[in-house]
Amino acid sequence: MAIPKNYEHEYIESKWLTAWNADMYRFRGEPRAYRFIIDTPPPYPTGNFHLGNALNWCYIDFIARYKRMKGFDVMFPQGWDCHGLPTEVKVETTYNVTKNQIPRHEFRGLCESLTRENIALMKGTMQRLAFSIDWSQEFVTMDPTYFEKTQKSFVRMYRDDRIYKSDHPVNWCPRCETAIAFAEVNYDSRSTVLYYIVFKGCDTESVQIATTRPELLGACVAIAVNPHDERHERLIGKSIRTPLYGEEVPVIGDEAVDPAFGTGAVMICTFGDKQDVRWWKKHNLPLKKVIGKDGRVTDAKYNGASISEAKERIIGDLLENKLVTKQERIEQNVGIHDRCETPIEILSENQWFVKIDKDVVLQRAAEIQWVPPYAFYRLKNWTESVEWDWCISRQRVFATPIPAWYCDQCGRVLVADERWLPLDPTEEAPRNECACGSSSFTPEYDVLDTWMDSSISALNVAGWPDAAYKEHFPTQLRPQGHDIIRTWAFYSILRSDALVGSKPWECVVVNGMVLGEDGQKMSKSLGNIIAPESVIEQYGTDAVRQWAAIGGSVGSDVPYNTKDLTASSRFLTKLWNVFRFAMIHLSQGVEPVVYGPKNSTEIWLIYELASLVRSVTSSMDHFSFDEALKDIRSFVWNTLADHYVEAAKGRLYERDRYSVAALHLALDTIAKLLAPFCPFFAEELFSHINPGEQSVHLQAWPEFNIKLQERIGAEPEVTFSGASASVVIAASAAAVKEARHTGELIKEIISSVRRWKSEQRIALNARIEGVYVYTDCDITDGAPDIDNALNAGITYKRGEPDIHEMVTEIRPNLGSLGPRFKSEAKYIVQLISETPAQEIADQIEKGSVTIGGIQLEPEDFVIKKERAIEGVAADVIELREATIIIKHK
RNA sequence: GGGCUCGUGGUCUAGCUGGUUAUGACGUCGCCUUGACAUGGCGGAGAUCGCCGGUUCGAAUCCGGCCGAGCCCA
Repeated sequence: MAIPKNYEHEYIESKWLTAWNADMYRFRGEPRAYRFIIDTPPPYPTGNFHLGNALNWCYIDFIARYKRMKGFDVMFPQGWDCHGLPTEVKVETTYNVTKNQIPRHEFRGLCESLTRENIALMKGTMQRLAFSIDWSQEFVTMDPTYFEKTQKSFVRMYRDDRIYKSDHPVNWCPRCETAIAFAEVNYDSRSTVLYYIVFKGCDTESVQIATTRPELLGACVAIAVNPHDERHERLIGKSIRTPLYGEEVPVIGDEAVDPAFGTGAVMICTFGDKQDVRWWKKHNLPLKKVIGKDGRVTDAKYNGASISEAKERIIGDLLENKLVTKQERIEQNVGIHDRCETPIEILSENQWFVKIDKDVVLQRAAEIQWVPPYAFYRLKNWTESVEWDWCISRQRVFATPIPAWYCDQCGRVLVADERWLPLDPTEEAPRNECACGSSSFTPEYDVLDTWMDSSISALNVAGWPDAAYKEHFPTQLRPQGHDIIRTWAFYSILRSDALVGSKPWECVVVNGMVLGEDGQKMSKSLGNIIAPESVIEQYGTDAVRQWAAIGGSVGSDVPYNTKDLTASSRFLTKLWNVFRFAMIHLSQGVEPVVYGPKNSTEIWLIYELASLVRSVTSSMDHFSFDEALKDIRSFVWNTLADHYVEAAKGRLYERDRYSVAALHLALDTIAKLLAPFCPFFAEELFSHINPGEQSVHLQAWPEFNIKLQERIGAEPEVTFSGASASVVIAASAAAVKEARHTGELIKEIISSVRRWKSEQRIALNARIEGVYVYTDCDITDGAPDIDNALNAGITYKRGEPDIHEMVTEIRPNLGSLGPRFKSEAKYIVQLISETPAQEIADQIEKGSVTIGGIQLEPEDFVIKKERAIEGVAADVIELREATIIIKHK
């Protein structure tokens, strides 16, 4: 078979995409198999599977493919977290309607079809990236089969008193006109004006307060000052009249007031910020609403004005009355809605809440292995800062309906029976009548927070609520980004505990973010977004996947960079060439062999290979994909290509079956180790070297069983026919040790003389004569390899060459002196430096050294010698166990 | 203000259970077509390991402080 000269990623990748069978990745659900279930993130179907997603999914796929090869029954499902505002907005702009202008189910239908289109787009990219997803396990949260589970979880948690409905301050987005949870609030530093306003006292003098939100004047319910603030302490307990409104409010003392900010006196409004809520609760203050759900003012004075209009008008009125004494521009962090960036308001509304028990969440979180560990601290930090329960009701349409109604007669809430689900209360009436006997109901129009859907993904993939889920729960792995620790991870742990009393996963692997080539966060506004498709087109999927693996340790941010992609495709080119070279020899057949003590070069290679397998396996077990891939690359490039192939080339051309088998074993192992990272290349390589075998992705992960047999000529127990990973060496352990040693020496001799040739500007294939190798190791078996690789006439000799030896330098060995002499080591080092090197060398020769009356051992010194040749001019290359002399012509 | 990362040649990075000359890659400079590979081979230059202090015979590594960058949260 003719193998193309260049590796054409486009051709090879598309070839295998068509050839592969989706069943390869099917979760078998075999009862006794070792299961490995992945709670894959269900992404939001934006229609664009970006590079950040790609990084996360590459990690998942490395793990999934590795675990499968290790013999696990892997479930790699894929879901889609459909519900949410961006789709609603997209539909509204596309069809030029608002969600309230058309019937709910019709609006929902438009959202659903847009979502399906987007899913198809993203799925295409994911398939092109060769993720070994089991698509038979796909789930779509907007489908009734899924949201039935969401509703069931709601009903059960309501029944267990973990969900309640009540009036409580909530974060409110006036643009989206919906409540949101704290997890959806971001903070942004914005420039604003701090106004100093005079409040007249009722029964005392006036006071100036400082506020950035004069529009909330009508909601002012108290003035707070720090009790230790001498300027204001006498006001505590007195009453103050609010300007313009003329309401009488008390002055209270509270430690939380910062005397250094503004005037040291603040107005407490219902509600300007989270701190107002704390004070409102602590001091039992009344509630005054001035902001409506649409973000417009509701009080009599400025009714209907937007917040900014109201602010302007109030300041105007205050200025007219000369009640504003100072205006100061300041930077302030304001809470904004993470989806639309509109500043949020805190309104008191009747909403549904999930109770948060911080201790339970933390306890469950501590049972989970977090990779890297910092992810746990982030969750802990977030959990400890939680102050309110989780608001789960949203005033939207495209979301899971809350299965509840309100009795028109008595006002009771009727939550659906589990058996009625799935349902939409706006379209269906309850099947029971109310406890009061009435059967006239008003449906709940509110819907659930989308995190209510996705926070049961682990339960869903395990099969919940069918009792069989227990077989699969907790799942083994949650892979996710660090940006959603406070949401997805937090909510999932909370819900899993509430619903089934268990942690959702054994291990969480957190990925970092993908940065642009400039090191900045990848974002549309910075214009540094890279589409995965364009990278795939240029470099191929296998290169993109290598970039993901090698870009950094799991959890650290990975910048997109062309350098890594170039290096990745270069590596594939190099391996392609090694493979092409190998096929010249392998295509003529690989015979099973039993190695004997004389196959030193092969034995050396086999042990190098075994050590590679060991380190790659350990790296994979620790999710150190960068380490694993680096080790594979360096083995291919250095050990295999530069050292082994160069040494064995001559024998390969002579069809030496030992070297052919070793080369085959090496490539077979490389194909398998590389399979999780470069599924296409590995498959192509594997298919050529093991014709007729099934896919590399169905092979067992290499495991080296090197069997030593004393009896020479014994038949190999297993051959190198692809599926096997056992190597038989007919030699004693001592002989094998000796052979490895010799193999290492052969490698060193070849590379050092090649280097010498290069330095002497002698063509590498030019014949050289007059090379003498002095060594006490028996390398006669390797001699032909060396002669051939170097094209040299070499004379091998035992013992030391007859040349003059001179000690040029003796240095103290601190590694040995330090522990023994502690603080005196310095003094001894001084002594050694003052003693002539030759004098110490002579003493070392005799076995013991005494300097300044102190007894030292030979190992206390590091000796550097140089050899000068008398008579014949020659170059000397010193190796650890050999000396090479090359006579000048 | 709190939490978490991280500061190592021009750039990115390994080492960080303390041991003399600090790893590799990219870039750069020089030399070389060798029966798979010039997307290759060989070599050179380039780092006071952010700063200060402490522990120690010895610190890139351990401890404290400072400075700087990033992320998360208030």
